[in-house]
Amino acid sequence: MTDERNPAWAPVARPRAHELVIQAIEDQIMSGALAVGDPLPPERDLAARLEVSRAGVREAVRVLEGQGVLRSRVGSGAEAGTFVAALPDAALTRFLRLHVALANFPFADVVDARVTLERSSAALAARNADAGALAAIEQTLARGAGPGVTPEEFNDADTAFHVAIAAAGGNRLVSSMTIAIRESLSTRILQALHDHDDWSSLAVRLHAQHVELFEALVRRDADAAEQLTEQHIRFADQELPAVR
Amino acid sequence: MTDERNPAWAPVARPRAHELVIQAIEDQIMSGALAVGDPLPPERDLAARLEVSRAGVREAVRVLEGQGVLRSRVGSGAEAGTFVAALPDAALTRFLRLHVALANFPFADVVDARVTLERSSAALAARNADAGALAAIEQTLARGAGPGVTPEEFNDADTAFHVAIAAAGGNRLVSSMTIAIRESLSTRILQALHDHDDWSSLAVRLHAQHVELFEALVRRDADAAEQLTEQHIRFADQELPAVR
DNA sequence: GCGCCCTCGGTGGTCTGACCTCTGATGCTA
DNA sequence: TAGCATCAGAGGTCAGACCACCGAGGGCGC
Repeated sequence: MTDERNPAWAPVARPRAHELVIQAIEDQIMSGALAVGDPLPPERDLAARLEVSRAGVREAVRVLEGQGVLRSRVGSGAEAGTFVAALPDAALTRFLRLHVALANFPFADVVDARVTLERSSAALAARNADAGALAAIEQTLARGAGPGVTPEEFNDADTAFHVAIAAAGGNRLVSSMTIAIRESLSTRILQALHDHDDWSSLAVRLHAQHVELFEALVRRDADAAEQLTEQHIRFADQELPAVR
Repeated sequence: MTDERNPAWAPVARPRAHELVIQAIEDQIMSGALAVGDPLPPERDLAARLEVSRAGVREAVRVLEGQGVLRSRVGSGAEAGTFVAALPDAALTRFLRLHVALANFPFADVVDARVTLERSSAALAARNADAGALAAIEQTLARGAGPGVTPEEFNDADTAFHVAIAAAGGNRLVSSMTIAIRESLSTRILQALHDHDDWSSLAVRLHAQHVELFEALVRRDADAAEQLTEQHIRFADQELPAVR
């Protein structure tokens, strides 16, 4: 029973100081004692209370700041200090961009995930978009058209178009993930556009698909919007193999 | 022209030391100079090269470690040091759990996102699951059945069931997101099970739905699997309002 | 010659204490 | 009363020390 290969005696992980601090902060959030907008104690106080060094506290704050959970401001008074912030979009985008770059997610998986999420976003947008959201989508359409458009402008407008649809759907989690995936691909798509033989005629075709999709949203035709979204993404994927 | 309200003169963000270090490491990853498994220079070297203090380097490493991009090991020799790791699942799960807890994502959005992703996972699993994956799913089924099952056991088995389906689909990104969302809800679901009037009969019904879904997967019936998944999730959501 | 053990060096982990910059609040002064 | 100088407290940064850990390599005994 005391066989040294007994998995019950596997080495126990020694928690590091900053992990204890993270856990302490997480516990406060999970229990509801800390909500968005609430301030944390000053780093020096927190270090003294948790009996770790200030460096340990700072490392923990940095980790949670990187996840978009906290936000620090220098200075004095009510405006200064560290607060619970909950700004997930930028953090989620960076997260996905890094892991896509590390090829940790195969490229086909990313495209399929994008199709899944953007189909859902498109259907939600067709059902829920109000006039303002539709106008915002239409504005991005104009930016990507015209004869003199550069790849940079087109790519920015394309990103903005898909992001606007995701936002119009009204589901914050789906739109955050949609935006994060689209933006994680942005620089690669731009590069692929530059490398494309005849990118300006490709831009015309992609823009036409955008217009078609937008019209489906205006008609409130969720099924068509889903199908057009999938066709559009798969078409672009096929035309820009250099993205991989 | 030098109007002080001119937005061109908005304050420029002064980058902090650890952000420069993060950027430097990210650049290496984006350019392909650093790939999974590669070691970073020792903290002291990196600090000297980037002309920041070791504390700044450590904060940057901690942030990327928290995102699952790096991994540090103490000691000496080839095994020790900081490496590019790419372990996104645990980091993504923590990320979502925190942001769901902060109510940054409305609960209905989380349920809808879960439906979207798990429908996709179920369809993929129906098409792609091999014998081993199906056997793994079936194993989790057995754990959640029986008369003497506790809420904890049922919840663990339920999580494992959904996670196994997501894994069986073969799309790593979709399955990571599916798993992260399901696990971010796990503790709340467990609490709701405890609070339910007649949880054991509810468990029987949920288990029956699991069996039905599993049979659809075995039949390779993707459409049925999608529909059963959505029905199952929405049923559970309705029966466990305390989750909110 | 072989194998064990032990020291050594380099790694991340932690802490201390100092100093900086920033900025709201305070209170003095004109 | 308006304006300005000072202050205090917050995060930002740094230098330096010491610790725990663990592979590598050398030395010793067999």
